[in-house]
Amino acid sequence: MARNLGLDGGVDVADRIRVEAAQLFHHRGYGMTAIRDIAEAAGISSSTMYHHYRNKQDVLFAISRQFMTDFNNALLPILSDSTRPHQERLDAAIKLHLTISNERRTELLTIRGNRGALSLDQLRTIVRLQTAYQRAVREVVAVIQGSGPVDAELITMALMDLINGVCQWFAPSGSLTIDEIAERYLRMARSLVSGGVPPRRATRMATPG
Amino acid sequence: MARNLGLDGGVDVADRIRVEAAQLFHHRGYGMTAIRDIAEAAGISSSTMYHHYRNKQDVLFAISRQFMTDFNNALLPILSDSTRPHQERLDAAIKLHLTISNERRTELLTIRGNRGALSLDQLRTIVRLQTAYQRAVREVVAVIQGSGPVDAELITMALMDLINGVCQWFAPSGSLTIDEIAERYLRMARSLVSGGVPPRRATRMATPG
DNA sequence: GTCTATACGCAGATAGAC
DNA sequence: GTCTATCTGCGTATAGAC
Repeated sequence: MARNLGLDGGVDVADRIRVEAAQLFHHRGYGMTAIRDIAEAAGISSSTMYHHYRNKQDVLFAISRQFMTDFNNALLPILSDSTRPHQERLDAAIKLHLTISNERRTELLTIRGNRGALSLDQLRTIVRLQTAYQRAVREVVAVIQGSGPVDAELITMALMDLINGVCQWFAPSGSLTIDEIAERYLRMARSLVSGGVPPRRATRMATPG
Repeated sequence: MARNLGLDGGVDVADRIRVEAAQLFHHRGYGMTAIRDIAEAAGISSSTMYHHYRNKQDVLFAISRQFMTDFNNALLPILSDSTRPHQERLDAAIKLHLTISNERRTELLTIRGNRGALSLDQLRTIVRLQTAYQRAVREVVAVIQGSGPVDAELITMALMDLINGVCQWFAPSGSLTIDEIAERYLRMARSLVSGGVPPRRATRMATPG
């Protein structure tokens, strides 16, 4: 209840530090961002930062864990929702994955670009979260195209790369909105999943009609 | 002829600096790599570095430009080789793209991860080189699936993301070699290109037989 | 919880001998 | 072209008042 819900966006100091740090880490890189820069951007003195985070590395870790946790909380339920067919789950996941990546682009790119600045322990935590998501995707992919584990793994990686790529080049000023891109990517993802499996037999025979 | 072609790998000092710097930039990030670290890794004193490069940023730029130039020199001729059908050109380009990305993984990841540390002028140069490649790919893609420029653009971006993703997770110790992965990725790339175009009409009718 | 002041090392970069 | 020595500022982090 001590949260400031005023014009600054309704965030407390620790939140504001994370938001500003993510911006700076993303644009300048972790190593080229000084704690003083973060403090200034957050409107506090540099020493105040140390009352909210142990050090600069801890800020990066907080940004990373926060995003990954939010992401998994949103996506894992969709992928394991046994009331829906698998293709529908995957479609919904891809759509939401693209949406979140776009909405929280700065955080995501910060994490991706500055992984190497985390301690091994911190990195393990982040990787664990990411692995949980990829495993969930892989299970759905495996059911959809019914291939062996190696192919499902490879196709999942390909799918992740495809989807994760978008937020690296997407510009709202471009000729397509994020929703239009999502629509086309859903189609590409489907053909990628069906095209990734070795042609033992014609796959399209599986759904007659 | 002043080049040392001995056991150190046949490289002169400037080359060695680039190689070692790429390693360090990749693993620690540009901002967290000290010039003294690079010098030590290259077996020289830190001040000697300044006789070969203007400053740290210049080293990063040299790494980036060298790679991009080599890459384009290898790939542009393939994509514009009018003696071969377009699908064959694209297949060959994808294959070589994957091979080079694997062979020169460190440099590539260094460039990708530390773009933000370049000056605007330097960045422009690198982006120009990258754009030249993407334009060449897009032209081939456009011919193959005969769609409008917007779709060709989007499919090209998807294709780039797909292929570029591999070197981020590929580990030689994994269950597939880079060639086995390339084989499967060629197949995925083909279905991605054909699946990316909106279903105005059945695309497969274009090549009867 | 926030500030001012400050410790202290390490960074990039240069001077000048050989 | 390479070195040793050095300058100077900026980096992280802490002390201690309010």
